[in-house]
Amino acid sequence: MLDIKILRNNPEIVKESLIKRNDKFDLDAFLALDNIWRNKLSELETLSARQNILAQETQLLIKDKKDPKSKIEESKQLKSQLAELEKDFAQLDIDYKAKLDWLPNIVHSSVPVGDESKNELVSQYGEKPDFKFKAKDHVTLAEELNMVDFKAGTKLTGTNFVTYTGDGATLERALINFMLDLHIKEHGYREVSVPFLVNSKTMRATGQLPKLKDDMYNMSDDDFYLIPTAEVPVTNLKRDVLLDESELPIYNVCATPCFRREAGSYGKDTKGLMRLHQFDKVELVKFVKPGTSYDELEQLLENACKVLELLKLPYRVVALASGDLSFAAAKCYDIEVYSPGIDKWLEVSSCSNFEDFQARRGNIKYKDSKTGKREFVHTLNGSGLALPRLFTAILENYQQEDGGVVIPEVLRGYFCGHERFSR
RNA sequence: GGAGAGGUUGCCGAGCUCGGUUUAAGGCGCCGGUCUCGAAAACCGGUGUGGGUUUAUUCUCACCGUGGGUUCAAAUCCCACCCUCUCCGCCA
Repeated sequence: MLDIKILRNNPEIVKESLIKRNDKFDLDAFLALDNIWRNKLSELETLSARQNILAQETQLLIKDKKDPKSKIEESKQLKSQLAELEKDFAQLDIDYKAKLDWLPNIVHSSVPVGDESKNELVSQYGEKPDFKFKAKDHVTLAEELNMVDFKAGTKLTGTNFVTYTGDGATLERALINFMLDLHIKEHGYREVSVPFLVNSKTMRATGQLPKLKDDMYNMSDDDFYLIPTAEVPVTNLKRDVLLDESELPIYNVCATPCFRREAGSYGKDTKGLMRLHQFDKVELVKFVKPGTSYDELEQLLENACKVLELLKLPYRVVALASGDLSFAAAKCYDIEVYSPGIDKWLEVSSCSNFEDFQARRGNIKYKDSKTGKREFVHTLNGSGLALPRLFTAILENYQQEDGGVVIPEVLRGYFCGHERFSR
């Protein structure tokens, strides 16, 4: 949610941002609606004020043992008038708020303008492996090493669900623990463990609703949704909370499964582990003071990159162009790990600054000691990292000519010191 | 799932029986002041949130878990729902 005052006073800023995003939100129509909304509101409030006065006057007349009949008559008339007006306004208000819900965040000035093709390479780390043999893809490797049972997932649930088996299951768990430990011990994050089902109010605060409704699994009987990312429950931990300034910044880390319907993406990069309906992810979430959020974003990005550096995997960082930004983000970096078997850069993290967009929706504030006022915090999050593609990159980067896979050094502690996955 | 108790403006907490000087008491916290070398304590004063309006002062509306209802008037009465706690049942 944007500050409505920005829309009213500086609509050109919002318009420019919408153009950058290639978003078709009709701002002029909304501002016209806003005008109507405000007029109706003051009309309603004028009558309410009169009604309040009449009630007071009635009370005084009764107290003085005088006849309040004429006041009561006027009030009764006003009441029916008010009821009608209230009904109209309630409908208008619903439309108004619903429209506002569809307005995306303002693009930060540092974001490259354009569609996906304008994404900018920010940095690159490591070298692509130089194999003296033909590299296999992760599907082949995982099946040969009995680390993933692709068919079992399909049998149990449906397409694009997988089952990790043996060393595969252990590798998943090892990666989760490795990343959690890193962020907790080295980067100062506090771990939280949250529900995987959340209600619609929670989904709305972080911006998944209304826009991404069709991308989520919904338990219609209970107004519950399966979380598409830990960002949702973790950010909402502070929903409707007035934070103490001394608590900030708050850094949270959380490992959860993520559930995504991926509606409409069938056939697109769906081979193997590339696009699953359920996958695990370690998520970093920050609540910070407004002035610091862009420095915090850079740090968050570094924290996520550290995982790949310790795993000795080649990666690059891309600054997303305005047209590629998600609904709630003002700025976002993607981290892409290189995977030689399929010869692709795989997105394993998106690190975003939402500024006060989510904080407004979720009413997350702190009392600022300088201004003495309640201010919205800024929220940020980034994957640190998503599992399946990381799993993929490990198999494909660490594969050997004999079909085995060397276990990255930093993970060997989770495998009793073993150095390889082999057949 | 059943029974009982409860949800009040940052926090605690009164008010609900009997609807109307409650624009929600009081305390804590916070801000300012007196005192002090400084601080603490004490004392004095101020201090809810959100919306609309206004250059500003102002004025005004809404908010006592949520949504309805009764009434000239609802924190207070009625209905439904949500949540919390205690006990019982069931259960990993």
